[in-house]
Amino acid sequence: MNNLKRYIESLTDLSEQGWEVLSYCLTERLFKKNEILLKEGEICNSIYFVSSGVCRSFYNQDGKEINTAFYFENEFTTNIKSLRASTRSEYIIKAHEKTRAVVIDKFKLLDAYKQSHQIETFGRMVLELIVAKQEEHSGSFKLLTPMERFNALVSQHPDFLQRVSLTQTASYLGISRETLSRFRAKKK
Amino acid sequence: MNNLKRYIESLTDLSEQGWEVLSYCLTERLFKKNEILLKEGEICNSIYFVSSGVCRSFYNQDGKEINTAFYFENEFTTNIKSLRASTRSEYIIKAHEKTRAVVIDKFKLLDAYKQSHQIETFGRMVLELIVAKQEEHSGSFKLLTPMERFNALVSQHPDFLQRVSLTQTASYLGISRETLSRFRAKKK
DNA sequence: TGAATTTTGTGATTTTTGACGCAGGTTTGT
DNA sequence: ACAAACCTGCGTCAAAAATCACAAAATTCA
Repeated sequence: MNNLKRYIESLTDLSEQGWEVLSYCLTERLFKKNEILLKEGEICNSIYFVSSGVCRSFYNQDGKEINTAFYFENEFTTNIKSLRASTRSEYIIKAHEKTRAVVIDKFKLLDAYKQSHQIETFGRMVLELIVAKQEEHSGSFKLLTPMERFNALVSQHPDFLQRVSLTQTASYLGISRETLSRFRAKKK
Repeated sequence: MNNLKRYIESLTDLSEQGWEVLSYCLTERLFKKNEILLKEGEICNSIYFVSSGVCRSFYNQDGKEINTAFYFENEFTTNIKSLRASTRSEYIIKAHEKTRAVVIDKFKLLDAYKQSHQIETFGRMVLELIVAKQEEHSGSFKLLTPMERFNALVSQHPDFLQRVSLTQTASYLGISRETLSRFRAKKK
């Protein structure tokens, strides 16, 4: 919980009252490795803040899992599309390691928005962070070759490969496991 | 202007007062074909609502233009990263046809947020629309083959190819001009 | 309108990446 | 501790796409 509080404070002003109002929307939860935060087909009613651990979001394409993102400590994850329109989620969010997360309840949060301008600002900020992350990843597909994409990932996230297997990383980068293996071999 | 008002009303509640407050943030502008909305290196201080026409956003990679998105009627465009952090924009937004746009001033909007909860909700909504659009395009790179990507585009946006040249479309889809030309030939 | 520029179509060639199979190593769970 | 599942590396092969080259068509603009 304190993790989240500190994190918010580093980004935007939040008074004690603001925090108190926000607190009503929050629950802390522990997820075991491979436990599911959001099922496929489920309506997403929460935003998750990863306090510790890693989560993974992925599509299930007839048995094949295609990773769309990894969320490490101090990152927010949710399915915006499902969250805002109350539609069924097309993808899954799962704990990739044992994960501690703060669950932000959507309905309580919408109420809190009405009570506090600061919280509404916080809500916008979370969205902005999600957009920025996505924009970056999305851009990398057009601007960079697969190999450059891989290099960019390791230079920005040196611990990524320590925590995420080659196979999973390949799926995230949109290339085959073998191709990634070759890049890494060549690199040295 | 009325275009925007109707569009907002179709998505969220907006009282007459709310609209009045929002109006102070708005300016209508006409852009000639190829006129620039946001320069590279410039700090983005506006959100644009395209009333008519099309805009294109792209990176300039040593002379080569790489398209990241096209914005048609009733779509919002901006550079979120630059907008929120006041950093220099890494990409360019340009009118791809003669375009009529409503310019939403960032600073006035931030003020308006404080005055009206409805406007803050509107701000969140704009962000959500931008995320959803990006998420979709981004996902298409991992989930679909280039050819499927092309087919998805024409089925979702039948008029895309009428308004955007093959070369520009290819850059948007992240494939070479020649490959796209072949896909199209094969298709029908 | 007519020249210049940009866009498009197609063929030949090369490069890149994916698919498959298999063997050895590591991790997981009971 | 042991079996099962999973991950990794390496080879060959095939498929997909990029690149190059050039001609034809369309668009722009003075």
